[in-house]
Amino acid sequence: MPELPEVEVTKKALESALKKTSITGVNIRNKKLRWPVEEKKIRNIIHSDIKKIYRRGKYILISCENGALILHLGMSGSIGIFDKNSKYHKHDHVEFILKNKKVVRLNDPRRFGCAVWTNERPEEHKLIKSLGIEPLDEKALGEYLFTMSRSRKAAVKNFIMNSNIVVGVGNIYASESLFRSGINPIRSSSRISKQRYRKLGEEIKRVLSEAIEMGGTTLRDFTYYNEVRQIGYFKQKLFVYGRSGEECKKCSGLIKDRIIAGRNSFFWPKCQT
DNA sequence: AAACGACCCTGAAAGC
DNA sequence: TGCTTTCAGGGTCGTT
Repeated sequence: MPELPEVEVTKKALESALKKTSITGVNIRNKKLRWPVEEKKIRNIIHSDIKKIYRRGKYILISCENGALILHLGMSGSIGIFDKNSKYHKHDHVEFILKNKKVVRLNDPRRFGCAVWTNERPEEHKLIKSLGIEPLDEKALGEYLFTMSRSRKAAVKNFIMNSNIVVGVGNIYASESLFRSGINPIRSSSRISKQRYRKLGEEIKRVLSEAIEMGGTTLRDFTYYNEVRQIGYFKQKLFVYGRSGEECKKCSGLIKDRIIAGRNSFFWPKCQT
């Protein structure tokens, strides 16, 4: 569920929750996530000075004086902030107890997410170090994509979803940005002009920024903040994702879907060549 | 080096 | 209604 915008929104919530307070306890209720949650290591965060909370790709990094916590929401993860005594939800696996009597809970039904402690600089950690560029920080995203794509013949949709190339573009925003730039998702990434990549780069940035503004897309997932269910509204802005059989918003043709490299993909060939 | 499929897991939705 | 099947927003790993 969570792609870059959803993770960014989550990161901001976490940042405000941890501001002017500190973590006084850690509670691992289920350590079976993507990698075993190592409680002993994670307890390093207790009473530690939190220097910075930031996002790298779809990872949330909480960097402390003595190391860093690396969080990922996988396909179904969310983070909620609650009062200390509030009831657990099913699948609340990792809990941080705050000095201000609040708690931060990582909930993840499918358990594809992770909570990993590292003593290294987080940028050096193996989950982080080979990640590609941040699309929103890159001025010349299109030029970069063009250069990186020359030797690759996989479908352009897979190419932009490759987190070693560019981070944060998941299945929804890949389909959306390709529609917006008029590029057929099946087209080989090495056979697209620089000019078209410039357009694609701009549309990737635009769609991600707009989604962040609107609080993310949210299909089935949701997150909680102070007991209030937070929903993103970007779904209303989707041109193609999840709309197969419905009308194209540009030309009134019917949106198609097709599996590309194992992932469902949505597009309308007449508007995407 | 790059591309592909299998796999990790639960639950919502669709199918019967 | 209720049981079964299919599918889901991600990423890693092993194999071609």
